[in-house]
Amino acid sequence: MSPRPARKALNAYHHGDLRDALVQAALHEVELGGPEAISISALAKKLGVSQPAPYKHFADRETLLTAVTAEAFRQFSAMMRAALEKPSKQSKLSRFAQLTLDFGLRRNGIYRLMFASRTMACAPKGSELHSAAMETFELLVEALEAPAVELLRERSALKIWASLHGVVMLAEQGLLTGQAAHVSREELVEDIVAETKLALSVAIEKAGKAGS
Amino acid sequence: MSPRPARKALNAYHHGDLRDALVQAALHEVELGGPEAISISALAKKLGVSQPAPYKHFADRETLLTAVTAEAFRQFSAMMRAALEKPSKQSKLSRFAQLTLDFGLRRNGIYRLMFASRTMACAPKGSELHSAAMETFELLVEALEAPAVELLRERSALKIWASLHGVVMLAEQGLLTGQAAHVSREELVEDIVAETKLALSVAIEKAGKAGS
DNA sequence: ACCGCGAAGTTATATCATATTACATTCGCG
DNA sequence: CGCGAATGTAATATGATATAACTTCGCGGT
Repeated sequence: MSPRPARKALNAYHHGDLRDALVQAALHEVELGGPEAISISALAKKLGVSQPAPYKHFADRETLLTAVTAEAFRQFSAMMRAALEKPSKQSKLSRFAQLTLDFGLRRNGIYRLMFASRTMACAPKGSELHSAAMETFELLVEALEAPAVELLRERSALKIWASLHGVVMLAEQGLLTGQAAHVSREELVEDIVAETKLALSVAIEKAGKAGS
Repeated sequence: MSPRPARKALNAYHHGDLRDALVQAALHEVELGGPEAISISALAKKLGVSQPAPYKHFADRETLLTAVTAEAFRQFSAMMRAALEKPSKQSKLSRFAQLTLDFGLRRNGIYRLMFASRTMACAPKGSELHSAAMETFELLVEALEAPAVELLRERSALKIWASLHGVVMLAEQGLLTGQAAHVSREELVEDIVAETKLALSVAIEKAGKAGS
């Protein structure tokens, strides 16, 4: 998967690449049980090292969580970038939206770690984590494929970004399967995408008139 | 606040209304530190009872969390209902949106418990929790104040509901304060509201033409 | 009036996770 | 080669969840 710059296992005593192994194993745990499922000691046991070994690489649980979250953003970005590169009949924006929904439901534990945990709320502006998150957002702005002025693009991106998060969260909570179950999730997303595109083009036209 | 059927404190030995006191105290904790801040033993100490006492009322931590979440939904609904009742220059939908944003940011710990925790994801359909959540959603559908057919109203409600969640989450994570800081959160919300109203009226008109 | 059952609390204890301290091993560099 | 830094281990303190066995007290039936 991810190309680890790992020095290989050196011997029985030293693991060789415990830090990265911890992040990957944690990511695997989070996928099923969400952020609260991560246990330092459980990870240590699974990797065959002593319980306090992880503390040589991460000061505490929070620090590990932060690193795992950053890695999750990088994996998400890589997945999305690869998907958007190859040609398709659908628009990039549409694919971005559907893939986000898919990711949010299939790998909901990771999604919650990325977008609904305290970890993110505490990330300082210049941090590795914050940067990774911003880069993901940039992908969306690109996916808009509109020649709009910067502010308009970002505003549109924010709106669709927000809507997608909401749909994922509500779907996960079974609040989308109420009386409105007739509307499939995919349909709802396409609806949002179409509305966004329309609103953006209208805004661009208006801005053009005002400018000329 | 909520009309407790509480028997009053009986004596030094029996607390008298420990169950409700636990929920309220937990709600207070959650407000600051989010769901993970709830500690059974800390609550017990704060309320002056022994550490295992809470287990007489809640089987485990999860069960307590579920009850707290349900109470949070009830309080949210009550607050919103009261706010929507009194007359205002702004539309109900607009007030609903702004109040939701306000609640989501001011009382973010509780908001996360309600909309971004595993607790909700595990709520069975007929449960007290699920019902409380659905009732809140109904408030939004009412706030739309549109004579649309059921399906259209719900679809619009879902979209705005989703958007609001997204804005709250992104704002909390500092992902809204990027380059697009020019756009205030309130402005963004008004934008979403306006777009929703427009889209709904267009859809209604279209449906009307098709129907006649 | 009383008695006994069940609800609600208590103490004691098992288990497990986080985190720290002091010590051991190995890598890698001069 | 040998020493220091990095990395791992063992031992331990702290604190939380949860269970078991016992205690206290309100209350309802006779």
